[in-house]
Amino acid sequence: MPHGSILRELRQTKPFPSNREEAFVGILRTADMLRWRISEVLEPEGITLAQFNVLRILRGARETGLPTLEIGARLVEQAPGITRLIDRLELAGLVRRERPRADRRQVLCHIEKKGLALLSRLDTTVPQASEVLFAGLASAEIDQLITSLDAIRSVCAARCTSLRKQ
Amino acid sequence: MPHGSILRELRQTKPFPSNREEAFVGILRTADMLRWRISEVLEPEGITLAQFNVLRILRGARETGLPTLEIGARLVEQAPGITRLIDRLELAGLVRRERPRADRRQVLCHIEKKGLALLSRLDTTVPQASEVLFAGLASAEIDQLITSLDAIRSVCAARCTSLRKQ
DNA sequence: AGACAATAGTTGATATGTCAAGCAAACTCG
DNA sequence: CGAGTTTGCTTGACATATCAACTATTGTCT
Repeated sequence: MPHGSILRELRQTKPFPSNREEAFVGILRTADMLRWRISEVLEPEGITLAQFNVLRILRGARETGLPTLEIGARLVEQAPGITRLIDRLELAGLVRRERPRADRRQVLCHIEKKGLALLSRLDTTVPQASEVLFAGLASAEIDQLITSLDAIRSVCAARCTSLRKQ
Repeated sequence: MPHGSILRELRQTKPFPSNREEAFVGILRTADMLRWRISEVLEPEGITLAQFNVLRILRGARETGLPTLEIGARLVEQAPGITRLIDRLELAGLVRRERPRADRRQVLCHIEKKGLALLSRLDTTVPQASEVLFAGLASAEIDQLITSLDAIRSVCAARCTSLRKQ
């Protein structure tokens, strides 16, 4: 069966002018669905995907903590509104902020016990969800997928970096 | 070279627990970059990616026009705020709305000459951009990518449809 | 030391997305 | 026919994203 399921999904009849464009749309559409599915899992805990990612990043730096903008740089998806995102996490008691003496410009963020507890509740359900979603693909196929996406991002990054940092 | 570029990009050290999770993150991250790159191309025309997609959908139905919610259903990414999105397009003179006599509940949307002109200005630059971004991949690799993404979405859709329509 | 720039983050204005409730036209069925 | 339901869309309230200024601290250069 040739691919073409996107055409059906979008109820279009014209074929894509090139497979690059089809892949382009396919990536956006798949990401949207994945984001949607994972949000379903996160909803009971009352956090968004971006907040979840921030918490996981902070868990990875539990002892030292991380400055605000460093968190932003590590986020999967860009988040210029990182300050206010962390405002909400702090308000919810999941995160703590502190201004270190060494460099008083920066603000170190630490995950709180409450945040760790929340993450540990998700540690089984989130991987479970991605297991299910990728069930239709063989392991080698997933590896190939990862490699292809990496290649796209490396081209993209080469043309982006100069602009991203201004 | 084994994949692992995401780890570098996110400045993480721990490997992903499974390649499914790595693929998951890879898709979200790649989609974010693509969205960012394409927005750059659209910016000079003053429209967003969602608005661009709506215009293209309406161009595909030039003669008949389309009811508002039908446009929403065809969008690449979900857009519940379709009404206000079209409000802005109408305000910009790119789209026209009309309430047909046959079924006066629905609102038919048509693309205006100004909208068609805008799209035609993008008809070369947008495909060019995706050409560049996928330059690192062989055509067969792109086909494989499309197939894999289709497979993910088909699993996802099977579990989503029931919820999407409530 | 003092001027200037760079860094780290915050804030405000504005745009956009999201959710639930609401309204009116059309359908359904006793 | 007419009460109740469904469909198609809009609206309001609120959350979040985006962009451009702005503050405070530190680093750099003469």
